[in-house]
Amino acid sequence: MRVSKLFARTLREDPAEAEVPSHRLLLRAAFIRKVAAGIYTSMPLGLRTMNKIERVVREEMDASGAQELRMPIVLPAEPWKLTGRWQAYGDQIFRPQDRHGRQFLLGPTQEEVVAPLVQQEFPSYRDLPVNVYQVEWKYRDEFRPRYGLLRGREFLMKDAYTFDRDEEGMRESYRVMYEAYQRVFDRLGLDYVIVEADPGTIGGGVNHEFMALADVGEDLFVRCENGDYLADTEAATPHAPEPAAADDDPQPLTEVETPGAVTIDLMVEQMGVPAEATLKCIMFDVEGRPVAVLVPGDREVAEEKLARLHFPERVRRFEDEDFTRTGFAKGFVGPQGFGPEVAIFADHSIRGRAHWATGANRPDVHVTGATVDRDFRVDRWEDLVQIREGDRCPVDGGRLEIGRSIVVGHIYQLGTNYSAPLEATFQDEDGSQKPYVMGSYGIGITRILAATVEQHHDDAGMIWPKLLAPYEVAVIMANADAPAVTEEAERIYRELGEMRIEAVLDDREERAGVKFADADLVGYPVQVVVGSRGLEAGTVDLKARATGARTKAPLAEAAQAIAHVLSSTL
RNA sequence: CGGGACGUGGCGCAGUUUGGUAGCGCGCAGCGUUCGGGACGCUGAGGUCGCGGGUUCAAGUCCCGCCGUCCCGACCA
Repeated sequence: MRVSKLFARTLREDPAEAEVPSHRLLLRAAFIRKVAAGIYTSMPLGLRTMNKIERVVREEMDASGAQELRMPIVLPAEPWKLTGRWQAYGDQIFRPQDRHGRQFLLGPTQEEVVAPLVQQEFPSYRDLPVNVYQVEWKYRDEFRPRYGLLRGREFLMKDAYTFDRDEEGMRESYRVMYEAYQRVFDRLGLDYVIVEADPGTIGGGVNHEFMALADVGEDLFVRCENGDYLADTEAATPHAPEPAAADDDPQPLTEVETPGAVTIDLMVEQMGVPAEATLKCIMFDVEGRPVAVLVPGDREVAEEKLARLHFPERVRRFEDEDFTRTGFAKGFVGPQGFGPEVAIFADHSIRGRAHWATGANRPDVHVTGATVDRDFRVDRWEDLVQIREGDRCPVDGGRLEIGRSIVVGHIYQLGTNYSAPLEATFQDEDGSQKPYVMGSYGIGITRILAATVEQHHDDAGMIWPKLLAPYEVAVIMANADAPAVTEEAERIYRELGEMRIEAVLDDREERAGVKFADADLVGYPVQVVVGSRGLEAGTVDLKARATGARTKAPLAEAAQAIAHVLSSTL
């Protein structure tokens, strides 16, 4: 490709809308252009790189036995109502209507399409297992699209689905995909970790996230200092403390006047107890039923964990009108005397202390000495706190540290969560109809594009690994007006083409500095400078973008030297 | 959706406080000089100042409404 013809105008200045490096550089280098918030055009350079990411993903999917197909994007609503996601996704899905007013949605993933499809084609246990995938635009009307390609409303995703006869088969399919994912991310050159994760609105059990490490990452994960535990902060479970015995130091339940003490901080101030000795009792509404969650006062409730326990029912925190309607004393709620209409969930850490300071269920009054079983009951003990830096590792008690990352892959063991409500069943050996045992596997292609830039850039621009670079080599005419320069640069460019090395020829009537700056910005792995200065000495100059290493090569053997430098770069 | 900010040639911005002929840099076009790390001179094209209403002799500037974009929070590949 001749740069003079390339449909790409680089920007000299940073676009005002871009904050993070990947967004800024992808815009400046003309890889993408914005159409609307979170929606982008893939420009020729960006599309080439995206295609290369897809190629790696397809190769590993095909090698693991998955078969590519393509499902529609515009989907009828009915199956989504059966699985509960029509409601569960809420405002997150785009919901177009056809001319008759029928409800459709733009696919955020496609379990609801693929399960009935497999049932139609592969109705027998003899047909299983089967693994199908596609690479397709996905649509989620994010509350806040952000950071360019890192969180768009339209994004390219590889989604795969496995169908097995039983749990054991699903676990095997899952293992195969897990390993395929490792190969994909290894080949793409990403620095990543694999963590246990929260399943979110897809629902299901065991699942893992593949997280590319990045300072701008929106996803937090925890890692044990001893290296034996990794988890998404949304799913991480801290080590539970040893239960404390109330008998050792009996305390009566005592009421204390605490006017206006509606927060933990004010309780601490007025009652003289440390925050970790206060019991936070947070009220939630689960489709009309009240649920109380107990955590120590110095901890926060992990609402996503609570939501997961109730999926697909919707969980929301009490609002003012809920308090008014139900009569609970906002700011002074305690679990004592709750009737059976309130489900009481407690975090495991509540066992670590015998007596608690908490609300008395009357305005301006708290209690001390509240004791589990004696003064209040707990219906379910669960992991319900948000993890934080310094918590103990559930495996060996080591210190947990928090890191930032971008989720680029997520795999799920869905079981029958989708096939059962969709009545997607196969006939088993004994003649009975059973729901498929499913797995679901996503890779964010556009997000990988951005995550790779986050991990591979410097002040001058992007630094592409050669596997993903839009072109591997930039041949730069340093003085475009010298006929000898033009002639030699054209020759080298032609020879590279014959050697099947992807190159651009910067034949623009620009000063050399502009071409160097653009080559650095776009991030071609190897730059070749052909100029009159070198021609006098019979050489061209090579520069490896990643290391900055410069070498000279004899003019006659330039193409071979380029191939050599290229082969030694990542 | 809640909180904050911003919408002025393709891009980055000033002008809005105090209403009075729409400006600057980059980019773009032409000519000339220059030419191995984002050159310089001259000339020029390009703007319904986000949209709609209102106030006023007069609105980019003041008032009301709407739309869009970005940033901070709750969701996700």
